[in-house]
Amino acid sequence: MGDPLQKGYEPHNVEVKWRRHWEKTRAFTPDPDAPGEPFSIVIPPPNVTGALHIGHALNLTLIDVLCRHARQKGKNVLWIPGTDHAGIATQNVVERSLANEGASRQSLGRWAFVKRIWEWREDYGHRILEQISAMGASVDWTRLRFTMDDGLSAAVRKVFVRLYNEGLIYKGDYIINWCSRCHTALADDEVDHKPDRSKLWHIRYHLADGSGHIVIATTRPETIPGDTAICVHPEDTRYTHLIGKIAILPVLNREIPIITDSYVDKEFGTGALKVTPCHDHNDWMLGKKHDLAFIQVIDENGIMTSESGHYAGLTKQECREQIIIDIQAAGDIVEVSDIEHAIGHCYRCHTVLEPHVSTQWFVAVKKLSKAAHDAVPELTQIFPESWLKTYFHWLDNIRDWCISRQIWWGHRIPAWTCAACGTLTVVEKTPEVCPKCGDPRLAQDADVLDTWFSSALWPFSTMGWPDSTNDLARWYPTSVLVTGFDILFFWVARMMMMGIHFMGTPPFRHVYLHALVRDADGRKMSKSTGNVIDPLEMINKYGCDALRFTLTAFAAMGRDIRLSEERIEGYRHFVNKLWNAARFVLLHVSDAPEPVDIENVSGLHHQWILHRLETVKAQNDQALTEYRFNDAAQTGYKFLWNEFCDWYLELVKPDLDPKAENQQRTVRYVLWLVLRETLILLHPIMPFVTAEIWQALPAPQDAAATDFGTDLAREPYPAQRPGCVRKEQAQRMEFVQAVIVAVRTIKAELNIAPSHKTKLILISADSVHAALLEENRAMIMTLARLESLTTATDIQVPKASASAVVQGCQIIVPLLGTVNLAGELQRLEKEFTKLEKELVTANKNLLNESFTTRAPAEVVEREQKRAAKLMESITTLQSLKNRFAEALAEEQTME
RNA sequence: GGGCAGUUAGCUCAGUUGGUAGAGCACCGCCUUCACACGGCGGGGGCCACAGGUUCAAGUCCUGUACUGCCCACCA
Repeated sequence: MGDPLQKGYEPHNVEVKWRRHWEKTRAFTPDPDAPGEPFSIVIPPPNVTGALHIGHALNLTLIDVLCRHARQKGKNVLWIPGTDHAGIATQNVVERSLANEGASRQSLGRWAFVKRIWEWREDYGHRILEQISAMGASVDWTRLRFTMDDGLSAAVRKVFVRLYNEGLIYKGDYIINWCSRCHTALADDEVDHKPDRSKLWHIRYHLADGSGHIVIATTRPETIPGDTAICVHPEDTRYTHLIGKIAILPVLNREIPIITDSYVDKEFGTGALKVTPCHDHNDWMLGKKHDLAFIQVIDENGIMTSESGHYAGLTKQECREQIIIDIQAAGDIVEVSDIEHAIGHCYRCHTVLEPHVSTQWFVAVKKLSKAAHDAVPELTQIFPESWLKTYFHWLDNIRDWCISRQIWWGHRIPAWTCAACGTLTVVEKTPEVCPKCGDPRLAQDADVLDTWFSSALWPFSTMGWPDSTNDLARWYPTSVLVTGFDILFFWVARMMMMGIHFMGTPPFRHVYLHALVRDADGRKMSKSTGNVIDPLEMINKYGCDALRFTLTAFAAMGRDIRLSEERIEGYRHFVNKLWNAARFVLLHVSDAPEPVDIENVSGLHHQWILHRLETVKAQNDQALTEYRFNDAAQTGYKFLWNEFCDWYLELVKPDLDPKAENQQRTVRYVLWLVLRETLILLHPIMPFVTAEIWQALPAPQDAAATDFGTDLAREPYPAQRPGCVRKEQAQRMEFVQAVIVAVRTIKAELNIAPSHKTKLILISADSVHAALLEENRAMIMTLARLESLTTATDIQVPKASASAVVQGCQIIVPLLGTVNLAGELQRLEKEFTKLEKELVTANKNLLNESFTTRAPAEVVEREQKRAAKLMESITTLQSLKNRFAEALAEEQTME
């Protein structure tokens, strides 16, 4: 600590140093008994096998900004980190690596395979944790959790058993989405619907009584062996005469009934639908409704079963080709057309899914969804609000949740079947014998639970539930959940249901759904497209603070972020700017400055910067409490760069001249104070660079020499100083700034080098302005780079001069040598037209009687003042123009 | 088929109760000023998608249209 600032900011060493310091001092490990309003967040747990991607980077940055800000505000902050075992995803990863060794999970066996995954997790699970740390996330590492920890696993079993006993978990036959590659069932929302080009075959089914035929349209002829009915719309007059008749299945020659249901779309295909209850979700529903036969013709490996006649043993693709040939041969293919439709893919491995009938475990979420609906927005508010409808719609149309997965990595289902009497026992602890018959031959259900089952418990299982812990008492429910909208259903809604059911309270007060990070062209980032921006690479190149600032600055509510490397590079400049501003301050403030009474400080520039600081403090705080991250970043950026650096630092330079002894005390103190508080404001967004500057900055004279003085992460948010709020003084400063800018513009437009010192004459409209300009002549002299300054209310103006008008005040820059009078006149004309245009719009309102009578008095007054000022400026400009015209005329006469 | 966003400067986007259109980057000039060239100063550039409506006043509120994107859904 206490290192001086080197010439250039080098992020890497600084980041490592502070990460170590914060970890060593347990800066982010809160004490449940400590005072302060509780503030808690649970991390959206990344997959153990995953690597940090830009989405994590955004998520972690936003959460960290909130947590660090909450700490500054004196809250007792807990941020729990952790990882998710990610069942299918992790199993797939390890299976792939096994395949490289020529092995498979089957060859290893269940026990060895699971052991292998645990080993894998030992190696790679730490990688993601290290990466979370690299983002600067102020998590409490002492409370690190993993969804398959003993504690969390116990919570999973408890929840399962309780829901089972309450009748909210049941086992049943159902048509589910089957991935024949992952070899498991998937929940409805794990299905990825992607458009696919296919053929639509129109096939003739003959009637059993020989009286004719009916033509159906299908995209899946291989399921024909599983047909158990044909269905038409009851009001479809084309088919009325066929209802109740029997049709003959092509090739297999089985008899099936022709039934009716209004589900059928008369417009699609031929209006006649073949019903295959075992291999289509809708057909399943029709089969149940009309009590049809259920014939499974495709097995879980995608192979035709013995029910499919002579197609048995073929793959479903081979069967499709063969059956078409066979039907074609019989002359019953009526038509083949192209069709584009959506088919389901596995969201993990992208294999085409097969609807499949099997016995699975379900959660009766229909019974849990109402409470989750009703808790919003009274108990839990969702931001941005545009997601409300989506959330409600999903809950209101929810279907029971299939939670069993036929994989090996995950929480085993705590259900045992007795080999002797067949009794199913669902208990938390592995039973020794069957509770019914006492037989010890018990077989545990082979399935594991959907990953999202344990994730749904995350907000309370991580705090030690089912024990009643201090953490739960202090920090449940959590303050806010920050996550991407893409897992609103997978995760957020399910946490709501479980939290309410088991804790009696929804798990969060706020839900903030942030955007997706896309590439510069708005495309989703993906490895296959090759357009990913790797956060770690960005940290390496530009520093963590630059990355964090970029993500924060672009995190406007409800909008996707289009990110490109150039933006991060751009914000690195800001980090550098801050660094150099600090170096400048440290050049002059090397030890603790003597306090001055800043509420009564003299000097317009000091009053102005202190006033601005107060405004920015309030705005920054407000923005963060409203999740307007981009506004918070923007506010800090503009203040530091455009006000503190561009103006204040330049303004104090003359004061810092050793000859200006009497000014030094005030300047040093204000410089120090403003930088200090700016560092606090920026710290949540840019923790590293601010912490490093902070420790180099002298501590207050009265501060105890403890860690609290040198670690910015422990510094409270600066209190408001109402005495420093001085709007009028700030406006005066703005007037002086406008005068300076006017002079600079004249110089620039006349191609006079900025360093060339000119004379300046200021002719004020009134004595107040005159006094103001006279009082601040030093500022104007320096920043406008003048040789001399004359202020007056009336003076003989040299004819050869450039001029401008600011709020009625004439800016006269006398010119030496040859002057392009015509060019100068043109410049004034341009300005004149601009002002006139403004006056026209102002007058349009003022001359309108309905405006003056109906608009609020203050608006009318403001408009009048504006018009008056414009008039003043226009008059002045007019006289300047006249003078130039005269001079020009003289010049021409002389020639 | 339903729902939700978006359309503002060349590009990416702000614009919080309606009250004089903003930023960053890019662009054009000038500047090796002792914190910073990852810099300074100045400048150009916009019928706020389109059409109506409400209002004294609309980028902002309402209705419709056109594109763009996303989510949900059982069209075989």
